Amino acid sequence: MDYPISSDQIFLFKTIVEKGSFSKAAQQLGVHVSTVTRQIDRLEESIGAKLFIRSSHYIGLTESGDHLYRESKEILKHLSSVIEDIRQIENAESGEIKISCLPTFCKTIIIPILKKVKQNNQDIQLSFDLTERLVDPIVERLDLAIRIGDQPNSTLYSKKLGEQTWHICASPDLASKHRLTHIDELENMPLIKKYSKNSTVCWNKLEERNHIAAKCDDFHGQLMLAIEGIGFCCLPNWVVHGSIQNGSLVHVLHDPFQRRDTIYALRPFKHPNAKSALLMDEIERSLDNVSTGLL
Amino acid sequence: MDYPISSDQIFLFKTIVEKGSFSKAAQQLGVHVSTVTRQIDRLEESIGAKLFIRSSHYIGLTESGDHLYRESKEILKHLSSVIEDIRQIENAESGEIKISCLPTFCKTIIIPILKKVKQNNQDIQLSFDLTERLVDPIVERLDLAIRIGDQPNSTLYSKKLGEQTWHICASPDLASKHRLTHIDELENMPLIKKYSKNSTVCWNKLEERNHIAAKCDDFHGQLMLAIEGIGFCCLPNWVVHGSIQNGSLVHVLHDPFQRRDTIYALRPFKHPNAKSALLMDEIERSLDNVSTGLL
DNA sequence: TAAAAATACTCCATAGGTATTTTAT
DNA sequence: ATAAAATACCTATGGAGTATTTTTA
Repeated sequence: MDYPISSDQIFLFKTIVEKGSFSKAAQQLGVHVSTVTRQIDRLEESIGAKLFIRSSHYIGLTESGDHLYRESKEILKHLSSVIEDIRQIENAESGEIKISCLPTFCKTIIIPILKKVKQNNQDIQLSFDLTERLVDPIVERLDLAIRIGDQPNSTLYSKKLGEQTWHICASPDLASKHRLTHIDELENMPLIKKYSKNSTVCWNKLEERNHIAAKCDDFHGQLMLAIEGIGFCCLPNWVVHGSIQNGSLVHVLHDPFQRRDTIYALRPFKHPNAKSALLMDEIERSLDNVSTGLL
Repeated sequence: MDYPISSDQIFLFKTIVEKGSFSKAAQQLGVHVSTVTRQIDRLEESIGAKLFIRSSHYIGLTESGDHLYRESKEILKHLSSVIEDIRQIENAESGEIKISCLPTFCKTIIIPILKKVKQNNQDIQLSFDLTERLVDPIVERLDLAIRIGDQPNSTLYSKKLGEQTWHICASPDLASKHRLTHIDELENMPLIKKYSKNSTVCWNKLEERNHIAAKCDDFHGQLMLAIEGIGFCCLPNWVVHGSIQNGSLVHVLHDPFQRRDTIYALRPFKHPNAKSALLMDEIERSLDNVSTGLL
């Protein structure tokens, strides 16, 4: 596996031409003169043409050498610009970030962040994959996948962004009408349930001995039902936080099961690129806000 | 001495992208899969960015990888076009040939050849260095230097193109007036001599006991004097040949000293490029004509 | 389980280092 | 005599080869 012309040799060649001597080029590049001679010999052999007319005191380019010199400048410029481009791409806090997360997480956490990030950097774009299924960031070529709860071992790298806790909430009207102080008092209260068979999320089977006011298979839908005063909801901290802040919902009781799940960002590489790192930082900060707001 | 990005690796990288798998690329290039993995690892490390998102069943390009792929096509195309260009230059029976020779040799041998060569190839150009001094083909970056007589050892490569012999000639008038058959009969004949102190060329001191009709420091000048009937000349075969052919000069006697000098073409490289080889062949053929015409 | 990629380990080619020779001014 | 380049020789690095392990479909 060797390409007939190596960039090392071209670089060496160019240096010789510009320094005007083998020994000066050797000095410049910190190699021995013998290395220079041999590399040029090999280059000449692999190209199949003499590049230098040389004696121990004169060095000149042949017609072929002259051509190679002119082109080598272009080639080396192209090569280093590619490296430079890639450095830019890796360090850019801009460009597209492909991310997978729950639809509600996107709407309640990431989109508000995006708005904030955009203020500092107009060039950042987010592409969302909002399917509920656990997509593979490698296959889908995603930068980040947000996951909640312990993750199966995989080759992905994960970073903890925050913790998910559960909270029983209601609209201000409903809450002030009943003024619950203990979990048992929830009996006969209207509850909003996640719509799926045998689902343990939200009420964790607690709802079985209660009145179900509404079912919805979407966290955001449940949130809206609760805000409308339809019933009590039991939803994650990051779902209810905003509504509690703006007063459309009040916190009634803490989670009777004390559930805590870690919220992870999974990424395909050990070293996230700059824009992914930026976004992860912002999500983390936002979730931290959520947690402290609901202590 | 290593340039941060090697053309081998770029080529391998491009092959992987186009084949869509490490193992297929390995097969295509006739290398082991382990080599592929390691080279890509090194490439990624030296560039400082992941290029592939890979698991054992999926391979995808990162943003950086995608950029490198697009550029690598250009770079490799550029590299191979440079090699192709150089092949062309080396094999071209066209372009410039820089040559050093005696002014008279240029005028009488090479220019007529050039006319002939030009008929087949319009693109060939000759640049002449007609100084009498023995220039160094290396320093002057010449393709060929024509030299007559044994050459001092040097790093140059030489090819015998023909032999120089000497011939006593005169204009048809003068020759028919005297009808010489032996060298001794030249006494008291008008001779044309080379104009330089103690010069042994031409008459080789034979002229010292003769009448000097004219002196000229240039072979071509001597030739013209002889054609004008001023006197007898003793000039090299390649100088007089053309004039004998067209009847403006007649051959009188062979060289009394039987001098024979080899005519060489010196070149800086063992392998002459195509156009130099072409020219050497033509000169050789021309000198062969000269010799057989004067047997 | 099968196929792809990564890894561990050995061995050898070869690149570079050192010293010497050649070449030319 | 000096300075540059080429060469010869040696050593050690780092490359490929082989075998094994890991990963995922």
